[in-house]
Amino acid sequence: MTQTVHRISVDGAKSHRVYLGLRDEIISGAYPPGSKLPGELRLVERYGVSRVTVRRALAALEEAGMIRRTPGVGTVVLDQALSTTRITADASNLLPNIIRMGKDSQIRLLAFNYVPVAEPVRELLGLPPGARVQRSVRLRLIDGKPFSHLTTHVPAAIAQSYSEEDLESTPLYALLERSGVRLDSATQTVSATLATHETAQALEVAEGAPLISLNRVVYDVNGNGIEHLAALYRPDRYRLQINLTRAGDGDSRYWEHVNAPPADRS
Amino acid sequence: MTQTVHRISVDGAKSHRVYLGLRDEIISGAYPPGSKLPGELRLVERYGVSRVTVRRALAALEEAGMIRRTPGVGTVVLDQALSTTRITADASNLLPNIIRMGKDSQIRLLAFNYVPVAEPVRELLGLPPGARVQRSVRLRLIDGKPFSHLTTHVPAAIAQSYSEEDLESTPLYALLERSGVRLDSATQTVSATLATHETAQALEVAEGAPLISLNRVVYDVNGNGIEHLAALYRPDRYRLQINLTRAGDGDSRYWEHVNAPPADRS
DNA sequence: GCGAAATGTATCATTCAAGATACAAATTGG
DNA sequence: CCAATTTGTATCTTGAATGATACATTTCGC
Repeated sequence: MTQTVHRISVDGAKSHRVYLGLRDEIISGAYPPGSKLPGELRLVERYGVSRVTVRRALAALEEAGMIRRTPGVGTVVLDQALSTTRITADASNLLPNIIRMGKDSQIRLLAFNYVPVAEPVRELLGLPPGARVQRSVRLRLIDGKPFSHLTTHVPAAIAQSYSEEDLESTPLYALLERSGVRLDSATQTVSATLATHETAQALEVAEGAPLISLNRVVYDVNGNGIEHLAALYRPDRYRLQINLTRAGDGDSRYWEHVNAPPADRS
Repeated sequence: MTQTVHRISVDGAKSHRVYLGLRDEIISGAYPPGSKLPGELRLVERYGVSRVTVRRALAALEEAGMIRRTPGVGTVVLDQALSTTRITADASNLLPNIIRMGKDSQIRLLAFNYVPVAEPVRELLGLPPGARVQRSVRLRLIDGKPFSHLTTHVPAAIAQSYSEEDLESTPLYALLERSGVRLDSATQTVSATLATHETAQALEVAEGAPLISLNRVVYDVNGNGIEHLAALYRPDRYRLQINLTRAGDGDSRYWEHVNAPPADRS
């Protein structure tokens, strides 16, 4: 038999979903460290899959160092299960904080080039058809572990002010403001997608794993589009936090954003 | 070292991902209505799958009424591709607005019962071990189409103030404030997961489809936990929007939330 | 009208996750 | 020690998804 190994990827499968499901539950605290997971037969019922499949999922969790399985006893959640650093960022101060907080924050520039602008980005940035933009794809790592995949588009004229090297060391917003751009407002949209072949590889997850998808458009004081960002985050290493207060009175009560959140726990 | 290699069996796997990928691109505007998608052979390259698989994805898109395929011509994005209502909600005024905006908003109560509180919820709400909570699972539909799946936990004592019927017709926060609870603050966390068997069925998506996951804990003025919400949203029918302004001056510049966003489009 | 390019159709082989089943081995509690 | 419960191991079957290949059909531009 030929060692067929060129494309070994943990494809999403039922077992993979059971794996992700259990991992989610452990991470989110449903099964705190030290507690026992339900028996394999219980899991068979709960997930509606065969025992073989459940065992595959458990094997993956074991290999990931999150559980210990003992014959005759059961499956126990280990302490280190939660040890994986998970960044909790407030929706407002995304990028700057991360850099500061990261013990070992690192940026890897995957692509840097000038291309004609694609339609949706063009419209959002308010550029004329055929305009050129500077496109960059960056990967953010902490302690060598990738957690975000950023694709940015900046109008060519503005992108002139910084070089490829600048981008590898300095936050984009700092670069922009340094060169006189006066940022004013931004709109973000948060959603969810699946990892494609490429993004999966970059972020070191399985193809088809869930990712947080964040799109942002930044405008300057004149209303010109300055940056279009399409970010993908690993949900197990990143979470977006939003703090709210109840405001208003009488009939019109609503939730108001809290801008300076207390530092996060966990 | 055994590299776990999994495969898929539900719903088409690779083809389903190609389908979701293309649909995402269409919805997000990469291929505006009227434009042509890349040829099947191009897609084969881009996604690294066989033509059979690409065609399966295209067939699904066609059945969904998003594209028209013509022999000899190619594949065109139809106008109605974007017609599916997609709700854009600001992070602050989530629930109230949706109800108001929905032409045909509907709530389906899937479960309503009292259970002993589970660990992670217990801790977040600050309840003593063994406390009982009222658990409800609701499905939100607009025009008969499900778009969110809400699981809430409310301390039993507080939940006394409203009935099962109340919950089917009135927003939870209105019920709570009506009965004298003084809501004060909330913390939300946004992430991404995959649809499980149950949630997939309720939201009418394929098992393993990506979902936006939002967790919220609401506290009253005394700091007591009032509600724990675990919400799942279909990313194709829902998006979370956050508006920011650049504030501060000199060295300390940061993004600040805008609280009253202009009404949404699309 | 011809050829390039696109989608449509058909068939076959391969791979491997998933399920079913049976039994072994380890632990715990009474 | 025994019975119940739990995880570990092994084997076989099967079905779905994927990929490879070949050829047909339609459209469009030259």
